[in-house]
Amino acid sequence: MRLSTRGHYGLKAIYDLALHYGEGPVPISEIARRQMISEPYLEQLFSVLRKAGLIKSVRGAQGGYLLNRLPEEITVGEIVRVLEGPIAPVECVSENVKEACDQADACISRVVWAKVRDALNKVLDSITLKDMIEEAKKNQNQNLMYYI
Amino acid sequence: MRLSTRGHYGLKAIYDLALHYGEGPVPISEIARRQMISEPYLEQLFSVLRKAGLIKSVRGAQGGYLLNRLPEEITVGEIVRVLEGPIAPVECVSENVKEACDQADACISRVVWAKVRDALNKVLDSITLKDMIEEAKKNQNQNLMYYI
DNA sequence: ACCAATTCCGAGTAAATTACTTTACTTTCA
DNA sequence: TGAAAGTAAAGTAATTTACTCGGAATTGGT
Repeated sequence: MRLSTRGHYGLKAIYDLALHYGEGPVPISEIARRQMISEPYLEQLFSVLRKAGLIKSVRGAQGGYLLNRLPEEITVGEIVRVLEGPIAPVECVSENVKEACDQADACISRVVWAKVRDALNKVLDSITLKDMIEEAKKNQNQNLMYYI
Repeated sequence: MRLSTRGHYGLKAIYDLALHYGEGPVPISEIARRQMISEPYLEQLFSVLRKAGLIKSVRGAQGGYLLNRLPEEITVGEIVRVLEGPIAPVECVSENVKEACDQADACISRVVWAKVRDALNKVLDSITLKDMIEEAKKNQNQNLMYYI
């Protein structure tokens, strides 16, 4: 029940973009360095995120990537779905698989996986990049208190 | 964000055992046939489930496997955790990984994955084998209505 | 006592997936 | 015009998955 590095790195990277929202294009090399991700690998991920419309790119020198929407308009669920495919613990409850499985009698387990899928989608879709930024600020304040 | 076949097959097989609760030991060959799972592969899974105390075995002729507890005392969460390891979308929020990750600044994503983990555990632990049996009965009644 | 049905155990393996790297472009700013 | 960037497609090593295989141990029935 693990995410691959695609969703893991992808969220970190796009969150980094959200932190620099409004500051113009951020080159992949910077994000890769800050988030400790292989630069050419991150290129691949950003290519997918760009095609999905979550981020946009500026080519050439002084270019880079930017969020294509406000941080409060991008959810973790969207990012994960774009990079990892539809969220489904087993294939037969995936949104893009329409045909029922041929073992109807055994498929009470399908109901279980559908519940898991729904719970997963619900929590992932409830968190936006803005939420994450605010959470980070809150934690930062807590840390400051330790130094007073 | 997929389960491996271990959790998928494991739940089907142990649910099959729950359906035959109170009828004496059920041989692996029967379950494998009914649930369309490779018999030697299922042996492996049952070995793990037995060592975890969820099921017990009777060796020799007329032997087989049985639930080691009442169907209402076994949750889907336990089965999945035993077969797939601790439920955690990324390693750093796994219950058995204690050390914090070394990129403290970037780890706001950790909060996200911890929320996902908790949501997942909550839904999986809320469903027992008995719940599944009752759900199946309910669905069967619905099907009967179509034939009236 | 023996045989067949069963679990138990460890090792082996082919295919798929993952997490990259590599190479070769194209675009744009200064 | 050259360096800094994104774009694209192919290649690859390591890991994981989903098994298979062989055989030993156990037990009920005849």
